[in-house]
Amino acid sequence: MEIEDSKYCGCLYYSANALARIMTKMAEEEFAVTGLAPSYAFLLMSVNAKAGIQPGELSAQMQLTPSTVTRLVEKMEFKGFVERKSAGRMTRVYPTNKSKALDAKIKKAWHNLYQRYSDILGPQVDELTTAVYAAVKKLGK
Amino acid sequence: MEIEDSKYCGCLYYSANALARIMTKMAEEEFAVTGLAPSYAFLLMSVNAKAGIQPGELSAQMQLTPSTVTRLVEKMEFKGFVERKSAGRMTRVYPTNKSKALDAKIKKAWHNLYQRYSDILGPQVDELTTAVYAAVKKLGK
DNA sequence: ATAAAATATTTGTATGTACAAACAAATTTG
DNA sequence: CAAATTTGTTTGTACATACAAATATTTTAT
Repeated sequence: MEIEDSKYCGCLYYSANALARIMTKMAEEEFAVTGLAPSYAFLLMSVNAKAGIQPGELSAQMQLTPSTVTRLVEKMEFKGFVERKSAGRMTRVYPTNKSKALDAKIKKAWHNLYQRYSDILGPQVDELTTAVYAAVKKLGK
Repeated sequence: MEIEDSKYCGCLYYSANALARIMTKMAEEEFAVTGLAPSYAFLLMSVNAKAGIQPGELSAQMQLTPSTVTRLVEKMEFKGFVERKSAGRMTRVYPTNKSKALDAKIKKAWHNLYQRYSDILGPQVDELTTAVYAAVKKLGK
């Protein structure tokens, strides 16, 4: 995939998706040492940080739809990283030892990811990240 | 999907993907009048602008992998928007009248999309888009 | 107290994208 | 010129994510 100036680079839909694809690929590479795809690693970080967290809060934290969270949790449960306990209409998600044991490695990989793209993007990286997230907040109403 | 401050908002992987999802949804809504999903609309714009364009160039313009382009073109051919002519190892993609007839409407929708997110994001929108695309270029080596 | 509305989650289904491998044609090299 | 490499495209397969609808529970209003 060669990077040359695209006729669509002035379109935020286009540019945002291009950036997301690149970042996803990079994240997949960095998280490979954990044996997990990035989304699953983020999910575990959230569950490890708050045992008994509910899908709805995971959905808000990860900004993914509830159905997507259900799918992610299902898979992690199947693989033995989390357990679900339902009570009434609520579900709570708990980490297993397997998940807790992986926590440090995940955070390390996350840090490495940051290092990697920061090295390439230079000091403006934080400004960029902030600007992108500010846009997310403005648009997401 | 409520937007509140996420614990992951300082991560570019996370923020870029969140923005991409929002923009994709918005684009889908704006391009709905054309009956096409955004990627297909962009593809047609490229084919309309350059009849006989090759998949490789589409791949570069849209910054999608060749295999993805093949899939998009296949579908547009099936729906009667483009025709493929192969010669040697090369393929050329031509617009049908159906595609040309849609061109203005697509461009209008594209413009509406820009209007919509610009209204929300304010004047910094162009700076943001430029910054995002600059990152794409730096990272995509 | 019952009916209606809101909330939390899951299921069925669809889609965009990618990777790895396959294939075919063109180019380079010995 | 034959063999090896490179180039352009397509296939097989997999996956993350989403929407709409279904389900189940809790809250509100009559």
